[in-house]
Amino acid sequence: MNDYSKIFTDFLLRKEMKFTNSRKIILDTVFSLHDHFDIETLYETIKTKHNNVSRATIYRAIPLLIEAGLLKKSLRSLSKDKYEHIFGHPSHLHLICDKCGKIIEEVDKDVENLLNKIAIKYDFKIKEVNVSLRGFCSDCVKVGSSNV
Amino acid sequence: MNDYSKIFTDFLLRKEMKFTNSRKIILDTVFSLHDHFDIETLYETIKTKHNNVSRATIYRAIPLLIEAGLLKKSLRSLSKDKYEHIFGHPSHLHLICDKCGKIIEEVDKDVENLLNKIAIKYDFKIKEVNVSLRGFCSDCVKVGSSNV
DNA sequence: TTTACTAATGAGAATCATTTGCAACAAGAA
DNA sequence: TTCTTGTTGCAAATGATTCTCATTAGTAAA
Repeated sequence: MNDYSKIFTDFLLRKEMKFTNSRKIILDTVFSLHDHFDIETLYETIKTKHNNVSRATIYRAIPLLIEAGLLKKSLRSLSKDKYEHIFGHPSHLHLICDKCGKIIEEVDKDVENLLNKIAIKYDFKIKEVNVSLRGFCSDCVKVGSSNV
Repeated sequence: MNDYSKIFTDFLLRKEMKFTNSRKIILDTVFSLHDHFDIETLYETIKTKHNNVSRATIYRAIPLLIEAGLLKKSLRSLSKDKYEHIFGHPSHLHLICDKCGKIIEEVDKDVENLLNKIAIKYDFKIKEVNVSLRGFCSDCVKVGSSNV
């Protein structure tokens, strides 16, 4: 059993929940997707592999994966929440191009440290950090961004 | 005419759009709300003052206010976008309590500078910055956050 | 000021992601 | 096997946001 399966089964055990086949399929598929994905993509990917898991079950599994520390709601684009799995991924911030949709990831320990300090100042327990810069990427800014 | 009305009328003029009564009411109400607000709150606030502006008109005005640089979509909580007007407000980050919904604001120039540097590194033109820490505030962390 | 043109509005229907209710199901305990 | 309880799939419900379209209201010209 791989690392993330172990984390998830332990988590479920603690919650007295079952590591069902549907949950296994969802977990494996989540970790097979290496980009930010939305629920519909996850659903379609599962369906393509001849598995059958309903959307409802997926929607119900997502909060579990998040609570288990395996998944993160990373950003929202085009009215959809996008997720990404966490697997030794360092936390990172996103530069999101509003024109072409490109997403650039950047790891910056300094930002991270500063944010942690702020949390400590307020006695705030961080569960999730989201940093995103929206605007135009180098390609799109050339084209002209005056009246989007 | 106050500052924000001037900015908005200039903006509308440039776009060859009209400074109608509905838009005036929306603008004034947006600037009367000094917290983060969602569309429903804005709608109810307008209705309470015996004005009548439909939800559709509000939804149509919001992107204009944003484009005019007067309003910012600042965060998303409980599946609703929350907005805040910009009126000499320095940019700031949010600490959002997932338990009680409290929102703490913090201004931090160091974070801001670091993010600007990252944008420069990628030749990225920032239109909007969003930094939010989600978790539990000092009050809620005491109560126990193990199984939310 | 009246006319005429067009953008803007209001009301409700439509959309679309997400959630929920419920009957059928499955896995483990007794 | 039978009982218990959590899980699932389906379809209906929800809720924020967008769209349609008939009507209204600014505004420029007459």
